[in-house]
Amino acid sequence: MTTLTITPVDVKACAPSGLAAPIGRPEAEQLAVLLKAIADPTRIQLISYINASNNAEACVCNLTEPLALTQPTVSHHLKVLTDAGLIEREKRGTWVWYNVNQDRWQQIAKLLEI
Amino acid sequence: MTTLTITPVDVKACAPSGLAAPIGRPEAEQLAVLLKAIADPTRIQLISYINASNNAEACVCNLTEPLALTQPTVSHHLKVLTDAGLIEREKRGTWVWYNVNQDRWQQIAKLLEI
DNA sequence: AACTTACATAGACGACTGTCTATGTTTCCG
DNA sequence: CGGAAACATAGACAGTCGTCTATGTAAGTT
Repeated sequence: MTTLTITPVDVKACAPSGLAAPIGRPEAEQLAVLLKAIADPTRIQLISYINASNNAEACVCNLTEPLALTQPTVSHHLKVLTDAGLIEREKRGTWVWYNVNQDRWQQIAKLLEI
Repeated sequence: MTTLTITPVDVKACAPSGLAAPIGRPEAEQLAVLLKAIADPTRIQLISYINASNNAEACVCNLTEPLALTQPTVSHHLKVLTDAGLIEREKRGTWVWYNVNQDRWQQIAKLLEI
């Protein structure tokens, strides 16, 4: 296995003028990777649940039950979000806590303003 | 064929408190439909090219060449964006002109701010 | 009316994605 | 040390998606 991971996309670099100026293919692909990570109902719910938790952080075991999904499925989605830099992972003992990377969301929101 | 089309998703209705409060499954699915429409490199480029055109509008024949895609493929993507309410279609003679629905993008950008 | 141009629709096909079960890894505790 | 708890990884499978070719439709032109 090759652990190809992954300098998360630099949001600003891939569309310095937002969506108002022509965007090249590589930049568009990077942006799409980021937006694809958000564009899933389960992951949208995950984000909202993490944000709504105490201290705006949650561990996997707190997320499986409200979403009615298996633990591996939740772990998979959290990995997608982590690889995209949209959430952050912190291991404390046996638990792993996830919290939302607010800056990243601000950058993306800014970009979509056109 | 059933022309099931499509009251575009009401952005504000599906996440009135943004991503800071728990989002239910149906709302998350509606949001995902919207974001999936954006989360494709070709469609991101299309949006940027339309915005960068004269009067911020473009017809299909102006978009196939810079994207190096066939006309049906471009038409397909424009349909996806139109169904999501992200661009608007106006037929003038033989040409069809597309322009970006700025309000929609503002709403979505606002929503992602968390 | 016939032809051309601009666009849409239909159908096919390979690639990707979301979910599951099964299993591995790490950490804590008795 | 041995067991349990929390999480990750691997592999499988059905469904979705992006692209193409082929064809249909509508509007303008001669």
